Amino acid sequence: MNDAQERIYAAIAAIPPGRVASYGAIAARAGLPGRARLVGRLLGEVPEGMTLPWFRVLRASGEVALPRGSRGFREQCRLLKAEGVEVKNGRVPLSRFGLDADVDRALWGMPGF
DNA sequence: TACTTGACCGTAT
DNA sequence: CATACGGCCAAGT
Repeated sequence: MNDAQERIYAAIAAIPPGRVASYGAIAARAGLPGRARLVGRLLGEVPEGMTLPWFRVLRASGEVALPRGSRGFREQCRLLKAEGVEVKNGRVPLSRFGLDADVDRALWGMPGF
């Protein structure tokens, strides 16, 4: 297991419950900007026995990356909803559940949003 | 070695 | 909203 791999898994493990992050954000947090694809690839080969909140990782658009109707897709939606994340039509509003949603709202958010 | 794939992204049109 | 394009790059053929 190489360094990049460990850092990415660590970044994913650090996503707080009830929040979500995009592949690109994870890559950036792992010190690997521009390498979103690597994140996606690694999620497909998570070591046996390792538990990871993989379901908290979404596309930059807020959509679930897995194919609609697949088992993984349903499972991801279920797990997210189970911890209070709003998933509508396979999509999550990053403006409210994204990692930096709080900061954004504090700095630029308008009252009532 | 060469070419293709893919749980991706940001910008532009 | 949808297409296109270039960037990214480990694995698989």
